[in-house]
Amino acid sequence: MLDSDSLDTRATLPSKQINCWACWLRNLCLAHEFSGRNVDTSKVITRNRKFLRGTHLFRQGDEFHRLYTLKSGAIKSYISNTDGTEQIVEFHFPGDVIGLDALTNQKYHSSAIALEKSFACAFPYSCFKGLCHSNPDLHYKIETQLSNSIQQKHEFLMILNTNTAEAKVAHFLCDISMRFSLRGLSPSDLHLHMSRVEIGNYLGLAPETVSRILTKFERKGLIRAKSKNILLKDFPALRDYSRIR
Amino acid sequence: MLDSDSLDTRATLPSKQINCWACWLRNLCLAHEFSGRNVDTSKVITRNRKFLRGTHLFRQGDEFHRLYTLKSGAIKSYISNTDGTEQIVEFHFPGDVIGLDALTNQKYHSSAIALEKSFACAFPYSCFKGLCHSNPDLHYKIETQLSNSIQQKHEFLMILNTNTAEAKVAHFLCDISMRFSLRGLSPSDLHLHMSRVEIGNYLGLAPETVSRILTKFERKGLIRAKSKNILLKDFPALRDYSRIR
DNA sequence: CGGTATTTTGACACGTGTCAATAAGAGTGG
DNA sequence: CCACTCTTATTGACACGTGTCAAAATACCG
Repeated sequence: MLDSDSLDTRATLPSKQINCWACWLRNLCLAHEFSGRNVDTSKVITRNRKFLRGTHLFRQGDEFHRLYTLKSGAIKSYISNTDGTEQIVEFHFPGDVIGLDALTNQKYHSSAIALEKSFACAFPYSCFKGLCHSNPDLHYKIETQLSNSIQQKHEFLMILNTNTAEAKVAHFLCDISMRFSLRGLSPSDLHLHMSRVEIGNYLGLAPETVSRILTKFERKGLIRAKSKNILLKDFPALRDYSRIR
Repeated sequence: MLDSDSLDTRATLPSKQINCWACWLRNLCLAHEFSGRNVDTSKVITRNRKFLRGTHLFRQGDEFHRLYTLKSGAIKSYISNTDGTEQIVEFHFPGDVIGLDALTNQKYHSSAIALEKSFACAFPYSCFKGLCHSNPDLHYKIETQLSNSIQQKHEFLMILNTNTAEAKVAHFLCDISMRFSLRGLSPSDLHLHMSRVEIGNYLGLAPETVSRILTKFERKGLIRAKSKNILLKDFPALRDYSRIR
């Protein structure tokens, strides 16, 4: 993984002992809310726990205790059927809060697994709940995130239901690009952490179709794809392919 | 609408002046939370506002003030593109809270329109917020609903991505059936309030495909379909077609 | 009852899935 | 560092499901 190294340097925190105030993700992070509120954060937050590629943060059905904020790396969330069918429901990048779909029950509703070496801060939901009691505004942070997540899923539904495979892939690339951009990573030089199979699963396409479309985009000069590294050469054109304005 | 009348009788409240305590939906309803909390509910809740078929509760982009609890009838929520493409994101039945995807911003994220004559109770989100301040547990009701909604969308995503048109339609019927059942309506004698076009839009299918599949199911003896009234004759078989267990 | 909208049915085309073969890449051990 | 193996990605050929277009039938509604 040559190119992922350079990304890692930017996405990984300089030190594991860094506190929330110095964390570059503090604006996105819920864990950060513990700081400066008379809470011994060291007892509440497990900072920068390491997850190697292929290890689970949690599994669907596990007891729900903790929420996670991803600090570096990439995570995929997926749900499984009783017959073993899996559906990827989200790719997470640094700053994302993971586990919010479990608030309903005592159990996690989805599984979360690291797509590459990742670091995440974990904090018990119960502690956060307690914190909310004395700081009611904190609830809105969660409610906003949840509501926002629903909005995104609505838009994703539109893309899946109304667009061709080409548009789906184009949208996927644009979406990743924008999310990377928001995190201070290059919006055009993408290191995709997921396989073609996973992209296909997420978009409801056969992996062969994903592959074919990527080569088609490359032939048209829209991208330059060498395995998981994808260079967006013509973002506007891609944006045109994905029909959301 | 012959058959819808019988449904209406069951789904409509006996009187518009009924208070929350007597409302048959009080267990599902968020508005009900105002009762017995030193709030003059009559000032906060607009009870049983009537929406004729084709009228909007609110439109995407409108100022977000109110949440709605549907008392009777049926509502569809949809989002629109700038190019006019619409995507139905939810069908609502009595007991559903409508508008929760707008918590993020000052504006509604989706539009809600009545599929038939419907009654809904409306209450300002700001009042609910205020109520939450003195009753922090109330937040969990909202958070639970939001989290639950995300779970449902995840499962829906799986159905759309992994299943054939037949399975999608079968799932749709089973889903409606179960939701009706939870509301005390017949789980086998469905009055669908939405058109084939709308079902197709929701499921990502052409209306012709929906129609063809319904007649196919009818030929196989699984259902009996006369326009919007659908009788489920073999629920287990339908459940088998939709591949979620 | 007539006029309009919706639904159904048919014929056909095309996009995407499936299957299979090849190529490229990643991981491992000597 | 190279050879070997296993996984993942690409490419091609083909089939099939579903969309599209058009026409007929039915339902809806004043």
